[in-house]
Amino acid sequence: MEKSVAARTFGRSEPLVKSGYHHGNLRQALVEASLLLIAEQGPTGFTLSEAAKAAGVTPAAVYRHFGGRDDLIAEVARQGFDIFAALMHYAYSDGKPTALAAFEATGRAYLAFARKYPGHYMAMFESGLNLNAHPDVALVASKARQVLEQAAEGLSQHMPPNKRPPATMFSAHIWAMSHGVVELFMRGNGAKSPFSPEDLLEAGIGIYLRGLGLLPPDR
Amino acid sequence: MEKSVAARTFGRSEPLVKSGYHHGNLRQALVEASLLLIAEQGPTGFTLSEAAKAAGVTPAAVYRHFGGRDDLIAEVARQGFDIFAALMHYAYSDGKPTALAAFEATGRAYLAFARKYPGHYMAMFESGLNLNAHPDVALVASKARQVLEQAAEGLSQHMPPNKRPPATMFSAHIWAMSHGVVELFMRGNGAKSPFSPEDLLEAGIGIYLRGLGLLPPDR
DNA sequence: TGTACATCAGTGAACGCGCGTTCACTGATGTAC
DNA sequence: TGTACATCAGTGAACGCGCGTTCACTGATGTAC
Repeated sequence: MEKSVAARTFGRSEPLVKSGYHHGNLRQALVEASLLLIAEQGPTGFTLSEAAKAAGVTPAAVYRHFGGRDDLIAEVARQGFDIFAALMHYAYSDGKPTALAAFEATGRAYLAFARKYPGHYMAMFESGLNLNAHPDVALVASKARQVLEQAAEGLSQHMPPNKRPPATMFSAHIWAMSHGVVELFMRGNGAKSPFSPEDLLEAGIGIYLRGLGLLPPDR
Repeated sequence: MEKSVAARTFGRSEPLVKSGYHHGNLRQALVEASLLLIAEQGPTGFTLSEAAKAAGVTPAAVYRHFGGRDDLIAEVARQGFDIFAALMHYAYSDGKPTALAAFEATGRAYLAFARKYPGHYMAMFESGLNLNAHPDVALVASKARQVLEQAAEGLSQHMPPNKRPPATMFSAHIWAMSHGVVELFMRGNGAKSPFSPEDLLEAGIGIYLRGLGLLPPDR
């Protein structure tokens, strides 16, 4: 049941294609092959067979590690939410001159994540994955969401209590704007903008925070 | 080449399924069948064959009217952008007590469109349609975008010229937030929010506009 | 240390399926005479 | 008004394809003795 350390180490260093009859780390290799395929062709174009082929393995072998195609995508998304949550957490707690700066860093981190982990991002948000059918993914996803809401909560302390909107609400606003910027202006569809997604989002968040009274009305 | 008025009228009143050997209005019937299928199963699940079947016709008949599956989706999207632009235009010019109110109405209209025309919306924004491959769709899409930018331009007049952000920019902000709200909080994925998408977006736009100095800092 | 054995991650062949697309055709419709 | 004909929107059979999934199997690996 327990693999030897050597076996695991060997598996780690053999990222995508197997060497002998046994692969050593096929499960993760399949996840990584899927990532590349999804990033290239979108979650629609992704197929179990291609992922298996890219990992140097027969399609049937996939079923030793996953329940099927859906399960494989779900695992990609799960790992994505995990990375996402960690990245957000890091961006928030590390950019800590002020709660405000930390919050802005969180917004930038969102875009950075979408750029750096396109396969994960697509599996998470564009694959039509039903979170209810994959409770383990839903769990990690809500953990990620909590990081965002915690950041919003921290920021909320700096507002006069009587006109504080709920933290969940403006966390949702920032999330929505970030996601919208990614979908509309960072994808390869024809919709062009004269601004980079990063500049666009930063300006947008700035204006929004000013609206909350957290930034001075003039610069 | 020119159909009789009677034939066209008959075709109009016979929306989805043909009566005789000739359909009369198969082209539009296919578009409408596709709309239902896309709304139900997402753009991924949509197939040319099912659309043909729903219209009461052999798959091969589709090729009398469209170049293929892609062309059919593109036409759905094109009609969507057309409706979208009209709706936005109407919302803007009709909600005209003030430029501000008109702009807010535009935001609400965005959500209303996504709710009322889910098949169109999905074909437009979630089908992975490449606008560059369909110049006619790109044209209507940019027309729709211009409506949004025109609304932003009108609003821009009410700001002191020295600290006016470009209209294209805050049009993009509102569009992004609207789109993000639709994708994250109006779809059947597990992500729940304690607020309705409509309330969420209205509050978000309000805060944003306050940040622009277009609303008083306090309510 | 060497041998027998259990484990189980892989193979490879096969399946049924529905897809998009093509092709020669057919039959309803409108028009010319 | 009636008939011959051109048009062209539909049929239906067929295709090749790649998909996800299953199954009995095989062979590499680690372990017990």
